[in-house]
Amino acid sequence: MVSISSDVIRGYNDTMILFLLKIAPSYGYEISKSIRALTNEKYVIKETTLYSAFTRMEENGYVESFSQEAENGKRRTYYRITEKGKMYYNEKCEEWKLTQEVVGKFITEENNYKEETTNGNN
Amino acid sequence: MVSISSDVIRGYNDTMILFLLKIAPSYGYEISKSIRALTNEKYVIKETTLYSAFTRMEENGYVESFSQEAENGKRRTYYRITEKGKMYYNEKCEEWKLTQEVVGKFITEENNYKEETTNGNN
DNA sequence: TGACATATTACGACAGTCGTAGTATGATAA
DNA sequence: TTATCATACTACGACTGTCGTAATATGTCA
Repeated sequence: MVSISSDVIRGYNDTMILFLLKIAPSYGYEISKSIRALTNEKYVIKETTLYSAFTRMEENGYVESFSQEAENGKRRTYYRITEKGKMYYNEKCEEWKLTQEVVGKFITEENNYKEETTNGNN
Repeated sequence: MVSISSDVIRGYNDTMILFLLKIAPSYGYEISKSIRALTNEKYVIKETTLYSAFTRMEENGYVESFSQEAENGKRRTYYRITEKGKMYYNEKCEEWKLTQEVVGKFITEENNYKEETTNGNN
């Protein structure tokens, strides 16, 4: 069973979180569940990774936190995306396209086994 | 200008190197140039990253090194991919597909927000 | 009473990348 | 001659995002 290594995803956890915060402000536990749901359990973010991402992104000005009481009386720390965060998110989307292009050149497709024959030129 | 951050590529440097070693045994400097060329300078691997990847992959049994003299009399350390390395490479290709699928769910496509000079300057 | 989901924080280990620097050879240019 | 560049590689330590482990606390359901 193939699973996503943390090395691969490193640097894109922020992007995933920001994508969800663009829809609406949210908090740790909910973000975690949203990622699980959206990826059909294919990716489950670790709690510590998630909360340290919040801290880092707040320090960088990508998100802002605010405390709010839930119906059950529990206090939660919500996060909302900032303008800077939106810009950062857009940059990561661009970067992702480039990454796909670059890494794609080194990936072999099992099915359509495409062998580019180089006839000495190039 | 968008460029690929090291966090993104982390974990795929090995895959790129193995892809090239699958074609033919090679050595550091040549691999470096091949990556540059294949990506049209969009990705340039750092020397230290490259050589530490060789060391790590040899320890993991993904590559084997051998010393060989070049035409100019200089001695080079060549690396060739092992069977284990080939298997690892195939796994990474599978993983890459899954990663694209997962990360893709969090990426927003900007409509023709592409800024490209078509005037051939540059 | 206990298990479980919710909600968050603390702390240190790990590992891949990278900055910096150094070594050494051969070729080309001033 | 001297300098510079391309080639070819190694050493070492800093950085940073991820993760394992653990602790804390509340509400709900059985």
